[in-house]
Amino acid sequence: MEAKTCLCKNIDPQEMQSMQNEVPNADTISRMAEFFKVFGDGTRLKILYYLSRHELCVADLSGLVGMQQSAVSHQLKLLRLNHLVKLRKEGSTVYYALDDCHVDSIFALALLHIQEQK
Amino acid sequence: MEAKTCLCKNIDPQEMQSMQNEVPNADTISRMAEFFKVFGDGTRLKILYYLSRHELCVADLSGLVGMQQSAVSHQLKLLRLNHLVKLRKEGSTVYYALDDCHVDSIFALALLHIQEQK
DNA sequence: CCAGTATATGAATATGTGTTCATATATGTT
DNA sequence: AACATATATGAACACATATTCATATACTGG
Repeated sequence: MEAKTCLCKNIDPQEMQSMQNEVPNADTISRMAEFFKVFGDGTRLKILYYLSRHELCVADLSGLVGMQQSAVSHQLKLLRLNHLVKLRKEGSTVYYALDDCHVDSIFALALLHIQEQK
Repeated sequence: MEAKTCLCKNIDPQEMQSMQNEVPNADTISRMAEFFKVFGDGTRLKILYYLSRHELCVADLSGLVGMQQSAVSHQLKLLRLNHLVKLRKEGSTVYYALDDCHVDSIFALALLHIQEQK
């Protein structure tokens, strides 16, 4: 992962081609960006944190994150569309739970980064 | 804002309290969200990918990601403010390189997630 | 000095996003 | 049946953000 010297403007066309060949394709890049965007919001981070501790219904999540039920519902839908949470209905109550086992490691990496600054 | 009606039917109140005590504080949550936001854009992802391969000047990055020099400059500033890239000046040329050793593992986690979805 | 090159920056704009409000749907209770 | 509860949803708004354009700054070579 050691960076070579920049060949600025005189870059070897083969090297340029090699990098461009190996860059993730547009669809992959787009899906990766979407994935990270999901984590780029405090409300969703809190929801994911609480769900990493416990399966929870919408009302309780609303109370825990301090946001209106509607806001939480909207965010839960987004999380569900991105395959990060799943739901289970029990009567009129809907319980949400994590649907991705990597959430903890992703949180850990982010914490590592922000702790290394300053 | 308290949950009015659903008083944690399945969760004992101690666990509820424990979760609220252990949730990352507002500043940490905010910084984590900022961190993920940086990765939530295709142009920045491509820049980070190329920099993980080579130290590169702005002009070459601009060519590689297919974006105007100005756009790349703006994004590089954002990446620098978030301690993800560092710069080295040589005459009028500015070379950028990664400044965070976790970028590869973060990319790997994201790829893992999107590959697990069908 | 001047002209050319490399990068940075501010303003403008267009697009995206998070929240709230009001309301709809679905289930439960009497 | 009516009414309450739990959640979902659409519209509207305010705010953030990515890009482009025009221009500024900084360095290089003649």
